[in-house]
This record gives sequence, C-alpha cells and structure tokens, in this order.
Amino acid sequence: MQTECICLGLLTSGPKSGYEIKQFLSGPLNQIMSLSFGTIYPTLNKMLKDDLVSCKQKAQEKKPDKKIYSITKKGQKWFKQNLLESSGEWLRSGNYGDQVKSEFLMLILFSEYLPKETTNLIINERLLFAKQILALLQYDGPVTQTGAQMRNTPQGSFLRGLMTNIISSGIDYMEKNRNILGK
Amino acid sequence: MQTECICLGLLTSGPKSGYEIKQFLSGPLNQIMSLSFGTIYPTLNKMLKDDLVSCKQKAQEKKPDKKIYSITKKGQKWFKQNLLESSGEWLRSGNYGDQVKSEFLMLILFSEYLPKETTNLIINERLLFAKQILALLQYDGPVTQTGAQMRNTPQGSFLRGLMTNIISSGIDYMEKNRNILGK
DNA sequence: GAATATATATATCAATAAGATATATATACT
DNA sequence: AGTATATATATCTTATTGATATATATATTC
Repeated sequence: MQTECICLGLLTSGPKSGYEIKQFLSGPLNQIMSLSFGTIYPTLNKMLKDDLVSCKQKAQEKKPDKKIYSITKKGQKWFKQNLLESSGEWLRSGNYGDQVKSEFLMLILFSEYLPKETTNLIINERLLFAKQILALLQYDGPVTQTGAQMRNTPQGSFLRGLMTNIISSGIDYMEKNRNILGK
Repeated sequence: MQTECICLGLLTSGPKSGYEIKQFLSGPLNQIMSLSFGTIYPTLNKMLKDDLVSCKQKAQEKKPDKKIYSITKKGQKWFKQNLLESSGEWLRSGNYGDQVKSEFLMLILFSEYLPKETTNLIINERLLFAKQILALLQYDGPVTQTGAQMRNTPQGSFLRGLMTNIISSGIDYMEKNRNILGK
C-alpha cells in the first residue's frame, strides 16, 4: 500500500494538516502504521500537484500557517481504485505478515548479554507503555484528535477490540512469565 | 539498535551466511524483526572490514560459494557494549512502542471502501497465515534452521510463549468478531 | 520431454522512508 | 532567565526496501 493511499484514507474522515496526520499516526494507530514527517510532507505536496488533494492555507497568529489538506473528487476516485488494487496485490503476494521492527523484543532475545536489572527495567517500561495504550483504546470520553479515526465505525470498533485483546494478552503473559528471564 | 548489532546477535548462536541470516529472519523471528538482503550483505561486508566478523569461503559444487561469517573476539566485545548502549538509549528515549507497518490492518481500517467479499478473503488468508505461524512456534520436533534462535534458551521460550499468546488471542478475536465488519 | 517455478547463494542499484536538523513562535516549567 | 515542550512546515543525509542481475540444481507442471 502506497503512502498516498494511507494519507488519502486518513483524509476521508475530514480535512487535516500534515502535522495532524502525523498526530493521528502517533496515537493508537501507531501500533498499526507509522510514517515520518519526511514521508508525509513530500507525499502531500506530490498529491497536491496531482490534484488528489486541495489545500487551504489557514493563517494563525504568530504560528506558522496551517496548510489544511482536503481530498478532492479525483482523490476519492484514485483512493478507492488504489485500495482495491492494493488488496488484490496483497492477496496475490502470499505475504500476509506485517513488517515489524521491535527493538524491545530484540533486546529481550539478546537479554542473556544484559544485566538482569536492565532487563527488568526494560520490561517495566514496556508494561507501563502497553497499559497506557490500553487506556487510550478503552477511553470513551470526548473524541480526541488522535483517536477519532478509530471511533464510531464498525472498522474502528473491530480494530480497537482486536488491539485491546492482543495488548492485554501480551501484558498478562509478560507479568506471569517474566521470571523465566531472571534465571 | 543498529543492523550490525542484530546480525552479530544472530551470529552469537553460531556462524552463518548472509543467506542463512535472512532465513532466520524469515521464520518466526519475522514477527519481531525483518531485514532485506540489501541491508544484510553490505552490513556483513562492513563488519568484515571492521574485524567484527571473519569469513570462511566454502566452495560448493555448481552453486555459488557460501561465505560463512563468524563473530570475532572484537565482535563479541563490540556486540555486548553496543547492546548495553542500545538498551540505555531505548530506556532514555521514552519510545517504547514497536515500528509496525501492517498493510493487513490498514486494509481492514479502510474496508468500508472495499467489497465485502474482498474483506472476507483478506481475513481468511490472514487467519490461515496466523495459524501457520502458531504451528511453527509450537513445533517441537528436530531443530530447523529458522527456529533455532528461539529454542533451548529462557529468552527463546519467553518469546515463543509471548508470540503464541498474542497470535492466539488475535485469531480468537477475529474469528468471533469478524461479523462486525460485514455490516 | 520441455517449460516453469522454486530453492540456493551473493551482490548491486534505484526508489523509498526514516531520522535529524533548521526555522519560527508560544507557553509552561525550573 | 533559561530550558523544555508544543505547534507547524520543510529539507537533507543516511538507511532500508524492493527489484533486478547472475548462476545453477531440483522439483513441479503442462
């Protein structure tokens, strides 16, 4: 799936700035997909040139102008077609896993070469982090910027539920079995 | 964590060729970390130049020579020190999440724009794939090349258990809740 | 039997993406 | 007063991916 497709997909739920797209992908969605500024801004500029998005400059007092991007008619068409093509390619590829780079799990894998206290600190921080994500996912108050994409749609509910389940079972396992690593 | 550190860590469990390192990272470890040939080979060459690994050329009849890399004394020292530094940086960074790019979950997130049959096919393939990974993780027969790094050590047991738990709960959730997406 | 696909094995290169840095300002904290 | 953090965009170097090239053996399909 191309970066364009991801950005357009996020814009289908309403106009956003590049900074806001980054914020979305820094919330719970970060467990699914991440993009850096160095990818987001050039992609938005490219899509603007290609007429897939339009841009309204919003002046802000004493802050840099906010460039708010909206998906165009052409962009909507492009998005739907590209999404369909992406799913076809995904199905045909036979590659059904995710691309993961988990420094945490590599540190655990190599933890026999690490002091026990360091390993313990690492697991403590990871557990705290996982619980924060859980809280974000379960939070049901006013819609936040970063959580909006996963709210009020069947797709959002499904993903929230899936992530909650996976993260909870990870926390449980780690709390119950971390003693294995101490030996 | 640098690519060098990852390759050296894998070499601590025995000498390997670049191709074999890639195979390791294409087995169950792929759910944790992935590297492409374009990263692995240049890294091995760089480490050879820096004396972190040594290389024995193994001639094979009618096949390209196999270059088997072993970690050197200097490499072992470098690895342990770099691992300690990496864990310190990880702890200080405050960034305790993994870098994930899940095309599957993005397709699900955007699945309202996809035909229902396509979404169903996608979930079917993902479930089959997850069950294959589970089988690989639970396999307890003769040690395979790709599974060896996660066997016979407390760290390997911990990771195998963690992954088994997470993947199982993901399968369960998807099987029980996929109907949400059909509406 | 011929053709095609897959596996072993290394290497390189263009395209993509990450991560760091620059710029500018406001607010909050020490 | 000085430092850190947040808002906001942009660029640039470096790192990584994904595709391709090369070479051969085996297995599978037509």
